[in-house]
Amino acid sequence: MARLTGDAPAVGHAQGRAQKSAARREAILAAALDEFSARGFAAARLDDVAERAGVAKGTIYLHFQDKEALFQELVRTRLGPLVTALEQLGASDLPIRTVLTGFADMFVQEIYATRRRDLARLVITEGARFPAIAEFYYREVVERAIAALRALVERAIARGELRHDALARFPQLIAAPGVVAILWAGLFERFAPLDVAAMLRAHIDLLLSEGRAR
Amino acid sequence: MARLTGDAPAVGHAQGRAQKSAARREAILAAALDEFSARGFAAARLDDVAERAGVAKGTIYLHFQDKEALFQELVRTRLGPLVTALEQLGASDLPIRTVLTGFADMFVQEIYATRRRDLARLVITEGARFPAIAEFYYREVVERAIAALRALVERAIARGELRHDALARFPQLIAAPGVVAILWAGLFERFAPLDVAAMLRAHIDLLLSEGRAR
Amino acid sequence: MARLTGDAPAVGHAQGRAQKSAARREAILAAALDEFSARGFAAARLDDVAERAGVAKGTIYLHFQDKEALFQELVRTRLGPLVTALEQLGASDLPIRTVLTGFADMFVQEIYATRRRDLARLVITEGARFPAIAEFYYREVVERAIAALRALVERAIARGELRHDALARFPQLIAAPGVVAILWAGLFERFAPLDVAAMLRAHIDLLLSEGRAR
Amino acid sequence: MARLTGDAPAVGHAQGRAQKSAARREAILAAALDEFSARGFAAARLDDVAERAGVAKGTIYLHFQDKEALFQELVRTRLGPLVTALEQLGASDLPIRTVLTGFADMFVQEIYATRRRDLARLVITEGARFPAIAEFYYREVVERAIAALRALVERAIARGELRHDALARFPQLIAAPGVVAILWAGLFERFAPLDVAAMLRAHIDLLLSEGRAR
DNA sequence: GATGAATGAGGGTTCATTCAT
DNA sequence: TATGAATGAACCCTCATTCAT
Repeated sequence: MARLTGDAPAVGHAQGRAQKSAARREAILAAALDEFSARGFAAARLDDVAERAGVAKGTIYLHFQDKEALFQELVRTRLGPLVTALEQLGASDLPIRTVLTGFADMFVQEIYATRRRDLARLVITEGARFPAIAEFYYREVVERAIAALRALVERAIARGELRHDALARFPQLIAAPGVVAILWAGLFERFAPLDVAAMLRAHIDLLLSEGRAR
Repeated sequence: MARLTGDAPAVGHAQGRAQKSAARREAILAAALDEFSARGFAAARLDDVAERAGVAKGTIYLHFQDKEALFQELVRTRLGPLVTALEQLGASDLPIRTVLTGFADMFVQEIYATRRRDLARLVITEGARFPAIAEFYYREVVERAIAALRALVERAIARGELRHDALARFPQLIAAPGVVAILWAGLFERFAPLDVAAMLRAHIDLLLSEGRAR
Repeated sequence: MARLTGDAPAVGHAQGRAQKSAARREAILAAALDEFSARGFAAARLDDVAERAGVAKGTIYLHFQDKEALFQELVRTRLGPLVTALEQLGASDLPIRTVLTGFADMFVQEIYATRRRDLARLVITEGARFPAIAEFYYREVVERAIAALRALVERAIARGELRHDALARFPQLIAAPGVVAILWAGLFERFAPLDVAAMLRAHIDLLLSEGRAR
Repeated sequence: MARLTGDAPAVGHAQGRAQKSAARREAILAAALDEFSARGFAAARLDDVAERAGVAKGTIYLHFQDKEALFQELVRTRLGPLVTALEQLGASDLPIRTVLTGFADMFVQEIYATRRRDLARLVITEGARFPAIAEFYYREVVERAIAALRALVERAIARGELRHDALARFPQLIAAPGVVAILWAGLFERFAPLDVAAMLRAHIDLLLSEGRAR
């Protein structure tokens, strides 16, 4: 069964069966993300997913083996593509400040401002209970992201843009504010909104400038 | 497995009713932390909590109104005390590097190496579904921690220990690696262990030294 | 596994529509027998029947009204023909021992060693839940078989081949070991294989010879 | 948990918890036999079992692991005890006609006229799908019954009560009419009632007297 | 006719909560 | 106060049947 048709399905009553099927599959994934985000994986009800997607309950099982497979597929199809973009950006020869600023912009626009933010939070909050998801996410996202960041940092050090190797040893320190931003949105936004773009800029400044007075 | 009974009442045949009751309450809380950590709030079963605590299922309801109240009480009694220590440390007049290093040590020893790490992860992973818990945590932990960190940073700026105000505007940047450490342990430890103490030291170095070459 | 297609239409590209349709119908019946035998009527899935028959699920409904009608048709088309042969054998004037031995041979070769054994077991095991099937089976098989056996026994008594009328009053006693053989195969074969042909010969000996010493 | 209390539970409002629990367990077993007999194992609904037993659906799961375990327990507790009686009868030194007549009476009174008839039919009709049940039934009932019958027949031969060894080689031939009687009741009773006691007497006559004229 | 995606009622099982003992 | 058997609502998943293509 072709899942990613590539060609955008024709819109309207002229859709073929394959297009309709793919559209339903997408609707189910979108609805599942909504429900999983709102209630958590365990508490989300497939009844609600089906209703939100506008399909019957049984239809979900035509596209996904079970509830867990639905979650996995969500992660796989939504988060996989991201890393490629990140790797390309990281492979460039631009100054590190430019690259990090690009990362921050991409994070804000492609993750933080989109449904991917909820999905990322889901991975963070549910991943421990789903070894397959944690592993996929580690192999496909985290590991590659860390490698790309490390290479970037090492190039910057070689060029003299950075003085010490803390970021090369722990590239997690570069990404940590992104993680915090995602969690903050879900937990504390209503108490204290966070200007994420500004925080990331401040973070880049910190990483790249002298933090201590003479 | 050693149960974290906190200040558990002395065990023995000489306990009064009140002591016994308090001990049971503590046992239930400890068992609940185990089960919630292992399976998540929704999937944890009170049957298992009761068995682990060595009490009957009904006994849980003598001490806590329902499953959610049990979770709230866990957060309230276990995380509240921490912040006081943090505030005291933050209020000192020591050099900021000394204070941050103290924070890091305290984090590693009092949180990361203890059951509180699991509890903190629970708050992070389940908080969005429990507004009361998110609010308690924000008011009692996050807000106070942020205020303490901000005061600390501002004193450091005033003293000339820090050059710019990024950390004063976003004290989250100081704590972000701690959050990442807690999550990493649950998600990716088996793929790539993380030397948390080293990462926190590296982070402090970054925050406090010149990051960029001349 | 050889599908019992009975008088299946010739296979080949020259088949007309009618032949193809009849072939599909036969394939469905054969597949249904496989699945019903293996899992029982209630637990058998039409999905599996369709797959085994090499047709789409919907096609089953072009040939049979519903799952139950499929079962009925199976019994009707597969077991009906048998009795005619049995009646002919029973109507002969040969000595009763010859006729009973003929029955036994026919049972072993035409039922016990074929798919009809499974079908007979299905009737026995599922018949109680399908009044229409029980009735068809009674009218078309059991009643006629009993009548034929009774006539046979009465002729034998009239000729002096048999002394008392037990078998005339209860022809079931003649057939009982056949029933046991069919059930034994499904239930206990793996614990204790049964030599059915030998058992039937022994049974005929018992029925026709002196059982008690003087 | 003690299941077979031995002591008959006190009747009335003074029953203890254990008695009440045992009574519920029995009620569930009785209700399950009703429903399984009426609809077959697969089609029987635990909802109906619970309602018939006067308990909530969940209560079934306090006493039995799942639907299949309920069926197994039914067979185990209801059919196990029977064989002991049969073995004792078979071990006697009475004339074989007396013993077989005793078997027939016991069969009619203790099985055919009771709920055990339905249970026996269930084993016959569902056993093939439940290997554990078929095995239990073979080991605990069939194997022992066959051994007892064979010993009985061999004693009769040694004493000169029987002339040939057909029944020693295939003791199934002794029991076959009982199997047929059980099945007939479920399948054809409404078309042609069967006088089972008379049939069994006729069968014994056949086995023990001369079947063929001089 | 043939297909197979879609439907949705139905049922086994779980588990938070209650309450008689 | 403590127990744990009982409850019953809730939910995942299956599968006979339908129908647009």
